[in-house]
Amino acid sequence: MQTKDVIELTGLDRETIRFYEKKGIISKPARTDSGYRKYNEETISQINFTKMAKEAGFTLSEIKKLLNLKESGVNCKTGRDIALEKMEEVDERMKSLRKMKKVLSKFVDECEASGGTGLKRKCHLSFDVKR
Amino acid sequence: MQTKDVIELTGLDRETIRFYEKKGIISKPARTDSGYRKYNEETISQINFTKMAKEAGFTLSEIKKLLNLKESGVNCKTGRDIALEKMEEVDERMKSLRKMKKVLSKFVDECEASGGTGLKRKCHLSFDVKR
DNA sequence: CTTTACCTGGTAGTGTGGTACATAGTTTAT
DNA sequence: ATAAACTATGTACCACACTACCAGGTAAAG
Repeated sequence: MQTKDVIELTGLDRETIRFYEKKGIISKPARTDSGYRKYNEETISQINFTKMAKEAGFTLSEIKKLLNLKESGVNCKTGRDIALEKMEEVDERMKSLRKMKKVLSKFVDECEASGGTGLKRKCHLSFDVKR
Repeated sequence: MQTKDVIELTGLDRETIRFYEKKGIISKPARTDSGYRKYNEETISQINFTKMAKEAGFTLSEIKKLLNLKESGVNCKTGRDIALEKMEEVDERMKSLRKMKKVLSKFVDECEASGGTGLKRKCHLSFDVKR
């Protein structure tokens, strides 16, 4: 599998794939005699994980650390603990999102209430964060 | 209310508060005769909203746009639509987080299964993203 | 009345996550 | 054989979100 196949399978562009290689997100691929990169399925799996974790709000260095649990000789307890820690972060982020949704939903409701059809009046609303 | 009170109430540092002012996240405060900034409760509310939205993964320019719905003469329909659009983004992000949690939880399970007590064996696990 | 805490504007630097060339070599299709 | 498509390395540049530092002015406490 060469670069163009990885581009096709992941939707990432050439430069980003190289950037991820430099950052250690994806493992260094084997090379052909002429120096072309030869990727395997593992790369695709690493990139897919990275995309998901990015969407979930994790940074590349956090992602690298998680991907490395699999490679480096980390013992199971450590690996498990890091994963559990990340799961707590996921929960925290979900809490923020639920709060955010509530505030937005309140805004929409008030908007509809104050505007009747919502077409004529201006908005005089606030995004208050309850404590 | 002066800068130090805002620092105390929000946990932001002086430079960040000034940065947010320059970016238009918080409205320009009134000034004393000597040029000191005089803040009010609105600033605190804007900063609290910003903190929440940042935790939820929104960028400062998105946050600015949302805060501006309240100020600028945007009509209700437009405001409501922008808020609804953001709510969809919130849902998307929650979906990613749930997926992420599932992958991590699978990792933890496999870790515990393969390691017995989880103390002796190494991890040979993967973060596969199911499609 | 001076020390300490606080404030001003301005500029420069940092880290993250890419993105865009420039220049050159390789493979494939016609 | 030659053009198109692909690949290589390296460097520079970008936006975002701060963060640090400077040289000084102001205000409150002892």
